[in-house]
Amino acid sequence: MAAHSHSHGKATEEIPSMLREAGLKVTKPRVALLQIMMRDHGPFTAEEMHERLSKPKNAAHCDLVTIYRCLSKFESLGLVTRCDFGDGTVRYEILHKGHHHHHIICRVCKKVEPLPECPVDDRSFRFPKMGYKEVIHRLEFFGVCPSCHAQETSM
Amino acid sequence: MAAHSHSHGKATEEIPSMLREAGLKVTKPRVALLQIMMRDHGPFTAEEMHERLSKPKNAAHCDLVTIYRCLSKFESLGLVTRCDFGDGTVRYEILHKGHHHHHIICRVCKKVEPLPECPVDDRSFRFPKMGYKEVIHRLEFFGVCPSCHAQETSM
DNA sequence: ACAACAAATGCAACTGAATTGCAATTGACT
DNA sequence: AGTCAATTGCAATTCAGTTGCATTTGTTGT
Repeated sequence: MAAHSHSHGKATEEIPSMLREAGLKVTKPRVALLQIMMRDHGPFTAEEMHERLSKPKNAAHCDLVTIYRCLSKFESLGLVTRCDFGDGTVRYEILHKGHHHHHIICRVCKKVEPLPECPVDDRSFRFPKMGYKEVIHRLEFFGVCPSCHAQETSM
Repeated sequence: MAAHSHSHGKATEEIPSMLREAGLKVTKPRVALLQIMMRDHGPFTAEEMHERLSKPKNAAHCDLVTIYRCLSKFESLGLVTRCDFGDGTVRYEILHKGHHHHHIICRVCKKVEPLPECPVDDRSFRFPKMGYKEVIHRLEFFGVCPSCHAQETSM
């Protein structure tokens, strides 16, 4: 019991204070959403998180609308980041400050993996010359992951 | 008249043969769509192209559904490429074979400019190590363009 | 602990881009 | 010209996401 409450102890303190620092009320849905994203990485769609919170036992169940509203608030406050893989639905991921990264998505099984480094430098790449300011970028890779590739060639 | 028909001569031959080579019937909407994208670059949304084709004089007016269908067919045949800037609507652009490029979008006025070079190499960037095959990428930049930036600072 | 008030939530209705079913039309071959 | 598959138009539908509004809940001051 002590070990169990300890393993959650950090999280149960960390998430509420994250919310308070951001100037948000500490509510069950918000804590639950941040917990999902912090524990299981993601990125996740609003639907996916809603499904998780709708599983039988889950006391943090809430309306899908609430999830949309929480996530867009989180995003505007810099707690999470929006990932758009061009499949018609947006995903969200915890934003660790200063840690900018991209993803590779398997075209076959849709698995998403983070990439350890970013190959693009917003400062140097032509933009001073073109006169653009405050440049950021979005970058995603799409490919066929090792296990899907193995299956394809064996057929 | 000779000069005029010359300036269009190439296009009126080029587009139908493009379609025939792709195995598509040559229809008014298809020719008109390719014409828009070839002449005015874009990228354009289906709505934007529909508006253009709906202007009074235009004989090539067609239903918006037709535009969606044409564009997705064009895309699957490699005639055009889909651009997703994450604003909830997809844009299309003529795909000049082997010419891969990206865009920078002004956050303020939404202007889209092509970038002359691509800073990402799908072959070298980590993927051999990770075991992914057939890797491609999508990359967009967002910033504040020179003229919007000038207006912001003067206020 | 309690009152008060803004913030957050749930539900229902709505929006906007894109898709689908189906009947009518049209382009490409003979 | 005649045939047939491909294409188009129209209406209805889907799906992600948003909005309005009444109700509930968390926080703050007493």
